[in-house]
Amino acid sequence: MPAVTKTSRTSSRLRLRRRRERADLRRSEIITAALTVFAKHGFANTRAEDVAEQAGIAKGTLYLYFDSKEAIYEAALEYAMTQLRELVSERLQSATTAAERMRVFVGTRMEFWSAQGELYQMIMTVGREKHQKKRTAKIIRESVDQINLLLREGIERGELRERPVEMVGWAVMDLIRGMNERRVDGAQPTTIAQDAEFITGIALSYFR
Amino acid sequence: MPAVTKTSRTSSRLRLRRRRERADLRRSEIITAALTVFAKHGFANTRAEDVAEQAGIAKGTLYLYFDSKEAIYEAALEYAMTQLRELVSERLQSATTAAERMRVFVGTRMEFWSAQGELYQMIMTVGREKHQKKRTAKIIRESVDQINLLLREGIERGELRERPVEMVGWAVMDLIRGMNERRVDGAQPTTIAQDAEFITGIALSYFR
Amino acid sequence: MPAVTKTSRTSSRLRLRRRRERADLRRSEIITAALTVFAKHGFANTRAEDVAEQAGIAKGTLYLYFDSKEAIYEAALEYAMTQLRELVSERLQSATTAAERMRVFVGTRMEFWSAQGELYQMIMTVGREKHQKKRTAKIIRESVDQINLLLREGIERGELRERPVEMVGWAVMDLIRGMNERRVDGAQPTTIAQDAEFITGIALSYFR
Amino acid sequence: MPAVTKTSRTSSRLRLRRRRERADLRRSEIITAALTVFAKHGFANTRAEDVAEQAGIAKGTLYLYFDSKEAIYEAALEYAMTQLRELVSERLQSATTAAERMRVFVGTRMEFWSAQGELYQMIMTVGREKHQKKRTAKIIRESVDQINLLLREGIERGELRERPVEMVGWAVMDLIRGMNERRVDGAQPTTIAQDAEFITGIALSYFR
DNA sequence: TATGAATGAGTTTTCATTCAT
DNA sequence: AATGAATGAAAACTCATTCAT
Repeated sequence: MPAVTKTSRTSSRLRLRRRRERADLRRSEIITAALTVFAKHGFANTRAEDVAEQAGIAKGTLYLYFDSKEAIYEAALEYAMTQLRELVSERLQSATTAAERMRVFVGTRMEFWSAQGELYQMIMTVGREKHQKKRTAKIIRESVDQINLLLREGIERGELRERPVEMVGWAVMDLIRGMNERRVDGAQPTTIAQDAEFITGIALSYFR
Repeated sequence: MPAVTKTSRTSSRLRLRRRRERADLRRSEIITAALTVFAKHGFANTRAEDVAEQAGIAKGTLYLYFDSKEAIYEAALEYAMTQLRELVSERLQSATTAAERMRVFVGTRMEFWSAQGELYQMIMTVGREKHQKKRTAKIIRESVDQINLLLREGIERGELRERPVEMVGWAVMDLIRGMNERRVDGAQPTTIAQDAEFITGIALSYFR
Repeated sequence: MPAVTKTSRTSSRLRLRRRRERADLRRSEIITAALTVFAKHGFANTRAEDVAEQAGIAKGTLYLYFDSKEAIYEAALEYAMTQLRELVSERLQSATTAAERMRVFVGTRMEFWSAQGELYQMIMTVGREKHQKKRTAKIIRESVDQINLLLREGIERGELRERPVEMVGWAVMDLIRGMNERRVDGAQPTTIAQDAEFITGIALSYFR
Repeated sequence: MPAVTKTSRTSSRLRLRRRRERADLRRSEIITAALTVFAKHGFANTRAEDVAEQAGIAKGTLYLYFDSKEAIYEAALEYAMTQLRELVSERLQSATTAAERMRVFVGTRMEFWSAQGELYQMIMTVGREKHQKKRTAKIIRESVDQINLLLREGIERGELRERPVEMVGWAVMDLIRGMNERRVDGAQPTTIAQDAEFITGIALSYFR
């Protein structure tokens, strides 16, 4: 019965794919929910059940998709960072001068976090807890390196004066973080473009 | 029996005062202990018993001096901030120009937190939790105002060019925070003086 | 439409019978699987899903054939005991003297459990839990009665001396159990035949 | 103030001792309670809270005295086995011939378990669970060795005929276990003395 | 009929807080 | 005032059972 067999095979494959898609959907629903509630109350003050409630599912269902509360956090982080990386590298393609590139880099990050403000808060609280510190540090380090690279390219191209780059990289990240936080709290009255301009100005003034 | 009455009154007042002094002593011992252990493991991961142990007293004794674990945190924060305020205002008295004053302001804060690094960590983690956010925000706001005042005085005295001051205040606080964190983590290779110079330079370059 | 009716009746009966056969098959597949996994990890430490997996079906399917995990256990027990009963009575037919019959009885039981070692373990753990105790006790009681009967026949036939029989019946069961357990654990260095001989010898020595 | 110091030291020592005594008392209360309820429903089917309830304390209090539910079980086992060992070795001192010694050994064990029937049940259920098997096996092995020693001494003294001893040791333990179980269940109509006599008779008949 | 995703009651353990001593 | 034993609410996680597909 080759025909029958083939049909059944095909349909079982189809079912499998659909199942996987559903599972992926659920996972991302849970991640989204987690971002919301972790951010609202912090990681430690959020019960696994709160995440489930926010996702509109039962407590137990969480554990069908993740091994632990911690694993949910990690997945959420991973998810957001991948998105951010992609967004930044995409936007940077259309920028050439160091100043432009810096503006794009800073502005994109601010937009992203502004849209995902809660996630940002979550990283800022959870990421400071002992067992997550390394992971968070690595993520930030990566961004600093990107800024430094951007500056060094500017120096090589003669756009910027020869000066040590390292501290400026960190400073830019510090400023982005602060502004993000205030924006999330509704305490930043300026626009993202203004902030990006401000930070870029400050950073590049160092190289004049 | 007036004589007796008087004597007894006096001695009872004396006893009362001594009692209060003893109580204040105990309170500050607990606060010191709390700063140490909260900072080492964060607020949520520290048990009330850990605080008691560090203070060399029994668990139950904590509750004779504070209403709750939370109250201990608040007292610790209050205490540290008062100390910082006093230190900064004392040091500022010997500084006159805006640049000097900024250097002193930044440097003093960095020294203070560097000596109390753990406390700083604590504020950074606990302070971001919802129910503490307002309190933390107020504390930071206060510092920003101080920087802004300092800058405006510089403008009035003609040392700095007329420019909006607000964003720079926040920026300075953001930079101080970042450097503090990295220093606590052992990730800041520069000296406090260098950092203070760097921040001051960046901030004042905005007014040239 | 009698013809049609008849045809349809017949075919529906046929279908019904086939359905029942299929259901019985499934039930016994599940039982077999249950014996394997319950025995390997005990009743409490085995999840319904483990049984399903072993049976190569889905979790939910279990509940089409059994009301509960407990019901599966009971069915498995019933099944095994029926098998054992049949095996023993078959083998006993070729044995005549009390000694022979005892040897066969003991030996057959040991062989059976040895082949189904895991099941034996399961009964020994699960069967001791309160709600299963009565059932297990009844099963053992049945065996004891069989031994006692066997002994009384020996007495009647003059092969054995007149002595009370009851305690020996229990003793034989106790000894079988112990040796079974040790064999399952790999701690019994002797053969089944030797064990059967040992137990028979001890039991019958009581009647000399 | 040596006198004062001394007094205070003494009283603090006293307090310490009393505290330890109280703690020991609590521990044994918990152990007793655990024996009761574990035995009644088995280890897996008993919630930690049931133990606490039986002991007349709160759930959390358990964990002041034991690290885990499992630790309670182990302590209970340890406790009982120590008691049994002591009791048996004490009673054996007054017995000389192999027959007497066997009777004492068997009888003492039966008395002990009969008084602590629930504990016995517990060991029989919990002890068969995978992760406890080794511990239980070791305990039984110890007893078998004792019986074997007892028999070998009898052989050496010429009271018993030279025969292999090992299987009899196990058999005696099997018989004791069975009778114990039935007595706990109220299904053993004979007295302990009668049972001990029966087992001794059977065991020694092997050496005639 | 068969599936397996979803459920939520139930389990162990922790720890802030109380209170008898 | 000081203690620390006791409490019980709360949290993470498991799994027998149900039910939409």
